Amino acid sequence: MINRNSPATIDDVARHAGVSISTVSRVLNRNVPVSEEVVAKVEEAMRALRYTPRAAARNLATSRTNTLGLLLAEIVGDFFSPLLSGIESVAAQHGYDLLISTAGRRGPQNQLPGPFHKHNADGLLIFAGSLSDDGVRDTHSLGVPMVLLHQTPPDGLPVPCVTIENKAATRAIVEHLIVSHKRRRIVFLTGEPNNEDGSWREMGYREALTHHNIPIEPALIAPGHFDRHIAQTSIEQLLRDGIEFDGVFAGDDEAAVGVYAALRNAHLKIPDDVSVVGFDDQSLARVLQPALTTVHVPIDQVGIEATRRLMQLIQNEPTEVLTLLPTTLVIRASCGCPE
Amino acid sequence: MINRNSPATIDDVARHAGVSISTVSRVLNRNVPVSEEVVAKVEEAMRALRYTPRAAARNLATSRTNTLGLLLAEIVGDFFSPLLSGIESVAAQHGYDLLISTAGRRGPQNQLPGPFHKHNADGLLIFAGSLSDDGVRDTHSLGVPMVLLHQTPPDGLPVPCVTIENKAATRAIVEHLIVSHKRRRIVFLTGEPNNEDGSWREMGYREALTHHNIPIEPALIAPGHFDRHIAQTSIEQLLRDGIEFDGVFAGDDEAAVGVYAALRNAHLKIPDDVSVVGFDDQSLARVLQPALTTVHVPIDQVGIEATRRLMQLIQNEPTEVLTLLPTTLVIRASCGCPE
DNA sequence: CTGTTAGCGCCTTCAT
DNA sequence: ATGAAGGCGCTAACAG
Repeated sequence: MINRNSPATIDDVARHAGVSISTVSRVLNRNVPVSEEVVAKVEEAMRALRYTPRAAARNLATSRTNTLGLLLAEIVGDFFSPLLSGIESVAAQHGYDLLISTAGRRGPQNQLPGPFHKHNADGLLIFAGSLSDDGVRDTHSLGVPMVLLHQTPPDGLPVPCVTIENKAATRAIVEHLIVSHKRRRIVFLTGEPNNEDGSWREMGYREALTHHNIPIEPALIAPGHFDRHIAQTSIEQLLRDGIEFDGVFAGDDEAAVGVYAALRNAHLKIPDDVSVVGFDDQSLARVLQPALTTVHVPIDQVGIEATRRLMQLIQNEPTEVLTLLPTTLVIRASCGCPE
Repeated sequence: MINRNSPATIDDVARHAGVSISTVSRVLNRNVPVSEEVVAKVEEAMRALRYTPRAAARNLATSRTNTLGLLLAEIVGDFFSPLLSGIESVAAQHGYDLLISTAGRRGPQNQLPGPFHKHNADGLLIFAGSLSDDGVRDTHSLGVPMVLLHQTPPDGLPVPCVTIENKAATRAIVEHLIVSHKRRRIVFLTGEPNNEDGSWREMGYREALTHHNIPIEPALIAPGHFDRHIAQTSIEQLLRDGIEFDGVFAGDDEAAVGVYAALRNAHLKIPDDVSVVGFDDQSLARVLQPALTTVHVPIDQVGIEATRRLMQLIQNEPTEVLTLLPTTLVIRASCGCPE
């Protein structure tokens, strides 16, 4: 027998088992009846030759890749692990692999990155901030199944979107500050300019204030960008400017860390002098002292739901256009409630 | 012109541009000189037809996939983002895609998961706890380029390994407790039984004590498993058992969170009553009160170095067998030093 | 510099 | 239930 150094192919297996390659293909795919006896022979041959089918060949023949693409702005933050974990679990469950790529710090791109250019993935998961509206339109017009995460599709493009309930939760947590803790001058730290989550949260904030006849004061709205340093700087600036406030909606938990630092440096007590609340319920929310009152976000569910939608799309099943995952208030101590 | 609904192929482009498919292939790959004029024509045709090469076809033809596989035990924890971020940046830089898969909670597997079964990836990044020694041996014997992260290869298999300096750093931080803060009864919280990082840290702990003539007391060694709840339970148990201690090496920062909680519940002051130190320097180390003294681990560098090694392997260049990344002591307040 | 022609390894009708 | 043969789209010699 000739010892080819390259890995075994379906031909080698067929020869070794004394059958045709079609038969081998059939036991590989189990989609057509094959006699017990032959199956055994073929499997034995596969084992002996350490055979393993070449993905590229099947992909070419079937024009499916069994691969999902995940496109992100960048790989950072506490939310990333649970999100990816959720995505991976559903993908694996359906027999799909996961390809990952980032748009990088250049911001949303108009084009898909090379890896995902059609045919490398059967479907795409697009996270907010990675692909511009033009990019989404373009990709969609190519007929690539895709779902958007934390990002609304442009115009009325029927691209499924999975995101979380931001507005109502923000309104609820801000109203908690107003009603339960008698706060009236509440700072709102924004997300980055084009961040949809941030925009919705700001609407919730405004609604809460308006509903309680508290005027919206522009001076109390400052940048937080979901970043602890930016948040800290903003609070320090407010303090320096002598702007009074008795509550802070930090935008997210990360930013709350910066708020804590700024307040501590100014010898202001949380929650006695200032109530502070976050958003996300990251693992550090429980670690902060006092424990942070925040909004719980089921980020792993976002990944799970988005991937399910994508699978439905790939299988040409109907699916929801908008999936809004519920968020819940988590009362801890930083608002003023007893722990 | 016939309107085929399927995406354009290289043939379509060739016909549209009035050249042969080889020419199209050449402008695609830019490896052979092609006249300016023809390049322009071809590119114009590609644009007009919205052509995008099918990855499967090139893979099959070149028997390379330009894909790297990353195998993890599971997707959790603070260290995951920076690790993946490092990997992705280097991979992208070399034009490689990243395929991700997990072994799941079933622990180290003896087989590669389907996705990575040879030919789906040109190289593999194997993270500790995802593939057993047998699995590593088997995969290596198949000739698949691979590098291990935080895991030593079995026997003397020449599989490159990238990990961090655990022992010396642990010894240094424990000695800091002994020398600078006069601690003598220092608790050591272990990692999971087969965790190599944990084992090295324990050796460092033992060296530190031995070097200062402090007897190793088994009662002071308890499970921490890099988990805040397990760590908390262990400390509570020690307290309940009336075992005295004046210092705690938590194993990692996550576990330190549990230690803080247990101590706080017992009304013990950090660092006055007990010095506490962690390992990893995760973002929450700075958030804890008092700020956690710990060991900084360049986890993104682990990803970067490992991927570089893998690229070298793939290109048949020589590479280091063992890469030990340096860790550094980060003194904050939980050991007793002024902040 | 450009065209022609074999494959790459597998799936999938179509026969049998 | 099994075999034979064409084709998936692209690259890589090989000619010219």
